[in-house]
Amino acid sequence: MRYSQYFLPTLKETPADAEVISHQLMLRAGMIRKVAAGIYSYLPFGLRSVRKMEQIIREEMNRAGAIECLMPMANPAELWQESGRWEKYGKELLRFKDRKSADFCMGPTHEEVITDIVRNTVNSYRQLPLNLYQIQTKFRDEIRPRFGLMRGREFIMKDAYSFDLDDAGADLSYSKMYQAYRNIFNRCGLKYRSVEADSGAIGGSFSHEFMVLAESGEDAIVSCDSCEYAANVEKAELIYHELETPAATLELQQVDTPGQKTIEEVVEFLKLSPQQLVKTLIVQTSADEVLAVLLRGDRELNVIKLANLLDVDWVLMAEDDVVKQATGAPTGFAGPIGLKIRVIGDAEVQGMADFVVGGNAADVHFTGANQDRDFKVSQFADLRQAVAGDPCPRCENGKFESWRGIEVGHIFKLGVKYSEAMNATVLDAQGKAQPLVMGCYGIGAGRSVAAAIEQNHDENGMILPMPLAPFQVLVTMLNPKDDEVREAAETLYQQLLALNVEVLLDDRDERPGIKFKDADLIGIPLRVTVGARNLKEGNVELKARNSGTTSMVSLGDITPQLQQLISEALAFELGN
RNA sequence: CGGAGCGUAGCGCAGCCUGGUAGCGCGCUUGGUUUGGGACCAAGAUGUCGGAGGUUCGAAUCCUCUCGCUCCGACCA
Repeated sequence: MRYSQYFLPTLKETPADAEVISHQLMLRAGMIRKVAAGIYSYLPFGLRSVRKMEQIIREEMNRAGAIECLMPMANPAELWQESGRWEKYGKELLRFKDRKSADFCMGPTHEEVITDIVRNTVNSYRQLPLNLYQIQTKFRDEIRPRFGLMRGREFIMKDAYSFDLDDAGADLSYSKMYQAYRNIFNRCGLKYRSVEADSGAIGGSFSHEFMVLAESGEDAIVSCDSCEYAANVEKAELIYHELETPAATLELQQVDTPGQKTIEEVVEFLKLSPQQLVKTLIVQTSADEVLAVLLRGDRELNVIKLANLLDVDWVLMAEDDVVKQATGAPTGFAGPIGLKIRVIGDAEVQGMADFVVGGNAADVHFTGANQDRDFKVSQFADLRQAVAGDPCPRCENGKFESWRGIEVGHIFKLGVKYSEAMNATVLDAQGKAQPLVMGCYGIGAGRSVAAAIEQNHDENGMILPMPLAPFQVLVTMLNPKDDEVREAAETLYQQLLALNVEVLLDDRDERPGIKFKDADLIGIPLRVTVGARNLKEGNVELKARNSGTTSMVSLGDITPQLQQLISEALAFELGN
């Protein structure tokens, strides 16, 4: 491709509404342009990267035995009503009517459509296992789209669905996908972790997320420093010990704490540490219960653990008026003493004595509070968010390390949730109808590219890993008006094209500075500079974008050297 | 949906408080000089000041409504 003929509109300045680096660089490097909030056009340069991601996904999915298909974006309401998600999915589901006023939605995911296909075509266990996937544009009307391609409303995703006769088969399908995902992200050259995750609204029994490690990631994850355990903090288990409650040594004493609502304020006011406080959170559940949860002052509640414990769909922090009604005090002064509602404690609280709690009245706290003596807790459980330093639940000596991650892939074992709702069954060997056991597996293609940039950039621009780079080599023709320079660069360009090297020739009539700045910005892995100065010695300059190392290479050696570097950068080993 | 902020040329911004008919830098066009890290000189083009309504002799500026965008939170494969 000749730059002069290409469409690569770079920006010198960072657009004001881009916050994270990948969004800024993708705009500046002419990869994407915004059309509306969370909705982007892919310009040619960006599309090349996304297509590469898709191709890697496709190859590894195919290798794992999955079969590509393509489902429609427009989904009729009936399928969604049948699964129950027409109601459940809420406003995130973009709905519209056709000319006959029939209800439709834009597919945010395709369990319904694929299950409909399979139930109508697969009747026998002999046709299993089956894994169908597509790479397609999804639409989710996110409450708050942000960060460019990181959280868009419309985005390109690979979604795969596996169908098996039984649990064992489904587990095998799942593990094949797990391995395929490892292959995919290994091939992309990304630093990532696969972590145990909560299965959330999609449902199902277990799931893993694939997290690209980056400071800007929206998810917090923990991993053990000595074994393989890694999990989203939403999911991360903590070892649950029955702790012996120490004997009380202090009398319960009421203290005035005027205006001291937050833990920080109370700690400061009473000259204590947060570990000597027990905070009382008032929560509401989808089952319409209001209850109190006790946590050590410096801990965070994990609402997913609580929802799972209570077996409810969701748990929310109670509104101020609900808190007032439950405790008789404004928010900030809740405490367990004298509460009429159910009180549940985080496991850690069981091992505490002589602590500070809210007084259930404005501007009042209690010191020297003790469980059993002053109030009763109906149940203890693992309810808090894991943090760095917590002991690993799976091994003896491990401690958690914490990371930020960008969720680029998520795999779920769904079980029979959709097949039962939509009556998708096959006959087993005994001639008995069995609901299909399903799995579903997603990868965000655009988000993966954004995550790669998030992880690989410097102050001058992006540093794309070779497998995702739009072009492999940039040949910079320094002065197109110099016949020798032009001819040498043209010859090299033609040679590389003939060898199927993906090469961009910067033949623009621009000053060198502009060409170098653009080269750094767009981050093509290998840059060959053809200029009069080095050409006198029969040399060109080779610069690696990632390391910044430069070397002089003779015209005769440059092509094989480039080929060598490219094949090294694309080499991958299938995981074990 | 709660909180905050922003909409003025393709991009980045000033002007608004104190109303008087729109400006700066980059980019773009033309000519010339330059050419190994975002050149220089000269001459140009580009705006329904997000939209609607109101106040006023007069509105980018003041008021009301509305739309869009960004950030924080809640939410979320």
